[in-house]
This record gives sequence, structure tokens and C-alpha cells, in this order.
Amino acid sequence: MSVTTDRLRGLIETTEGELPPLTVELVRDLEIPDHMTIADVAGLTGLSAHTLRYYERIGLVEVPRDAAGRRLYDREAVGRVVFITRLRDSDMPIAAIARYVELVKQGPSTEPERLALLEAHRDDILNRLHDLQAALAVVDYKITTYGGACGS
Amino acid sequence: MSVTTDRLRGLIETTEGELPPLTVELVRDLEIPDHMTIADVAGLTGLSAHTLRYYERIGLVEVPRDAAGRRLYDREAVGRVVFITRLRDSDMPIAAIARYVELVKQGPSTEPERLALLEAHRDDILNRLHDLQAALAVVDYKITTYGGACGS
DNA sequence: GCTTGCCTTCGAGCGTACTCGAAGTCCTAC
DNA sequence: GTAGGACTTCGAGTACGCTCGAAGGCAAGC
Repeated sequence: MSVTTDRLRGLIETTEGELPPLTVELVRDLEIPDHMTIADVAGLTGLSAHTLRYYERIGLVEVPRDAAGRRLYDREAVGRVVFITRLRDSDMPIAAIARYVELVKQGPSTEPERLALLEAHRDDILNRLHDLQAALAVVDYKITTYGGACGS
Repeated sequence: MSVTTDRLRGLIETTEGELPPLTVELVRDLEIPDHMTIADVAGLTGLSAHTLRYYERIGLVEVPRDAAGRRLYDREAVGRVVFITRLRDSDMPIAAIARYVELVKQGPSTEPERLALLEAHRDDILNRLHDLQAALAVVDYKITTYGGACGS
């Protein structure tokens, strides 16, 4: 999981402050060329080329083409893909991401709804964090007291 | 998500220490009757009766029956189900849980492998926590600086 | 005794998110 | 000019974890 995180962390490395929190924004400042092939973006994000095509197919990103019809990701497209990847890493359903992207397309009047969407997702993330910590406690307990059976 | 957590938290309530970390162990001490029907266990865990039958079908729990062939969960079975639910809440794949259960069946000689399984899962949970925190930072950033587009 | 309703088994179906394969195009290098 | 490899589209297939429906059993209440 989180191959993206790893790759980007590799790229960033110098930013040693625990987490690279604004990765999406940092993309702009990395030595990312103006245009990247699908293989480049796959290498950067850890997604497969298949998945990148899939994301485009279902409308999550628009990707410019070169004269021969091949995808040439510009910075905006790369940023979008990285953003999507972060949302997916946190288990935001594709349908919700699609909705968000749709709202962005519709212009600034949709900002309140976008914000609501993000805040709902934020709540989801917090719940997940809570659940994971609870599960971690159980697993840790099992590990430290090891020798017990399943449900005991 | 985490309906289990919520239900159990409801039951426990008195345990106000942030998280109820040893829920599986607490099950023993709750006013849980010696025998529960599938509907009772569904109500307790938030799982559907269908899901409970599914878990049994694939070998995750063995559930005693009454004279009429209906499931009557004893404390061990309830504890097992709650434990499984915790693992599922933390996205442990069913295959891994099945493996664990299998090892428990095989007796104490498999303890090292069980421990390894749990430790691997613990690492997964920590990675997930890390990812979620990174995603949370991105979403928070988007929320606080709101007005931006998708990948910017 | 018959309805109501929850229980049983079994197998099939579904939603999500990819993942893959086929068939064809296009550029590069030899 | 031709072999190689990465690219294209499209539709179909896969994995996981449920989720459901059909057909029937059994017990309690009217």
C-alpha cells in the first residue's frame, strides 16, 4: 500500500519533517518535466499504466496527447493524478472522487459542496484512524500476551 | 464503518478511557448471555446474519446448534466473531484471518507462525495509519485553503 | 390447525476497483 | 525496410467480500 507515498518520499527526501504533508503542492516544485509519458507517471505514482488509463477513461483526469495520440501528462494532469492517489490511499470511493472532479469542472459556484465533500471524507479518515488504533491495540495485546486462542 | 466499535462502545460506555482497547477480552465480562441467537450476535456486532453465516461457511468460526439446528453462539464463538470483526475493521484480508484460525486449530506448535502473522498485520496497520495521516494532511490543507482546483 | 416470522441451506449475484488481452499504430534503431 | 517495444482503444475478466433469494423447517400465538 501507499506506493505513491514511498515514491514521492523518495523524490522529496530532503523534506525530513516527519510527513510530507503538502505533496500535491510540492509536485509543482519537484524536478518534474513539463510533460511526462504514461510510463513516467506510472513510475512516479506507483500506479500501473492500465490504472492510469482507467482513471482517464472514467473521467477523473483529462490528459493531453502528442501528435501521435500518445498521452503526454502535463503538470496539471500529474498533480491531479497525485491528488487522486492520495484520496484513494485513504479509501475515498472513486464515485466520490468523480463527483468532486465534476464539481470542479462546474466552476467556483460549487465550492460549498466540494468543501462539504472534503469534510465528510475528513470525518471518514478520522473514523478509520480511530478504528485502526483500536485494532492495533487488540493486535498488540495478542502479540504481547501471546499464547492465547482466537477469541480470548 | 466500524459499527462494531460503536455497538460495543455503547455496551461498554462506563469504560470511558478514550478507547476500549481490549474489547475482545471485555466480551467475557459483559452481560452477554451464555448463548445467543444469530440475531443477537448480529445486533451486538453490527454484522448481518448473512455475513455471520458466511463467516461460518468459510470456516472462520464454529457455531453450536440447538436441537432444531439453529445457531446458538456460545461465549467462545461470540469472542471469536468480535475478534474477527476487529481484524476486518483493520482491513486484514479474510484469507489471512482464515490462515490464522487454521493455525489455532493445529495447536500450540504453530504459535511462532501465528505471531509472525499478527506482526505482519501490525505493520500493515501502522502503514495504513501513516497513509491516512498523510491523506488527512492533504485534505485538511485543501479544506483550509479552500478555493483551489483539483491537483493544485 | 394455521398464520407469522425467524431460522435453515445452497447457490447465485453484485459492487468496487482494478487488471488483462487482443489487435492495431507509431517511432527508433539497426 | 524491418524488428522491437511502447503506445493506443475496447471490451472482457478477476478478486474480494459480501449480499441476496429461493425453498423449506420449526415454534409460538390466535
